[in-house]
Amino acid sequence: MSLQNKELRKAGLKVTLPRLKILEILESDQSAQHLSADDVYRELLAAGEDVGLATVYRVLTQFESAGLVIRHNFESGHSVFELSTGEHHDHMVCIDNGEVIEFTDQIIEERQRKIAEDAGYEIVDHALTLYVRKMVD
Amino acid sequence: MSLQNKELRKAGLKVTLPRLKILEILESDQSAQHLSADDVYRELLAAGEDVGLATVYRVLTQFESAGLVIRHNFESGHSVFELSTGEHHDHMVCIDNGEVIEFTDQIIEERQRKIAEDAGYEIVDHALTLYVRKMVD
DNA sequence: TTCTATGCAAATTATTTGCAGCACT
DNA sequence: AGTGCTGCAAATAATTTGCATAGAA
Repeated sequence: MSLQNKELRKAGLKVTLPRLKILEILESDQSAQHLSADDVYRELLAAGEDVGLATVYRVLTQFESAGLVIRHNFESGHSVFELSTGEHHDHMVCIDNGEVIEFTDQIIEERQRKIAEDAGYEIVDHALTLYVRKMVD
Repeated sequence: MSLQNKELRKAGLKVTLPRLKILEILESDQSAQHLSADDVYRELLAAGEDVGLATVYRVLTQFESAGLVIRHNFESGHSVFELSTGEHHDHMVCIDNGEVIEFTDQIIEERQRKIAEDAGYEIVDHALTLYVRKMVD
């Protein structure tokens, strides 16, 4: 039984071809690791698979509920998905080429907690995205 | 000549009723100060003004280009707008009641700059949003 | 009169849902 | 037979655009 197979079962999802394929695509995307539903859909078509875009959305949403993937809403008007590694991280998005770099910083994390606490709140989630450009000089 | 009047002219926009009204609505919203296009539209209707939703979007977009307002994309599926104060700040959004609290933290700002710099990038913009809940215990 | 601004409807884009058929138990 | 899963088309939701008209300079 493959690894993907286990992940799906663990998430309480029946192992089906669309789900396996979509999981594979998410896992194989080493570079940008942040794909839109349409990106995934096009990769499926390119691989000769016959799945509908609606199924891609359904599967990605199920994966999100299952905690397998994380959905981000960068300021681009559409969602992007990445495989959840379990470890939290923030993002740096290059506005020139769309490249996404992940990072975490303990000092920032700690400050956030303190700011919320001082205001009488506890943090449920947070999103920090830096929109950056390669330095020239 | 009113204050709004000046702001519009300074932005190179002709002073028209929809623009004035929309600016007023943004300014008068002391509490939440983060309105969606539809919120603004409904306030206009409630005030008896006859403007189309399309105009609201056009005006808000123009205001954004002019630097008068800032558009945010919290994870809600639609944009919200706030009057630009000139000073940068981040947001804490209460997931229970939607309340928005603004804050800034120099330590976080500085860390961000350093993280980007270390990676060879300069920050063009950034967005930090904490999704929080009121503490109980 | 010339150029900008606006309302309304139609078009787009991203995403979701209804439904009939197929697959697996 | 029953329940879950899928494709396709239709439905939504947010936002944008085309166009003919109304207004201001």
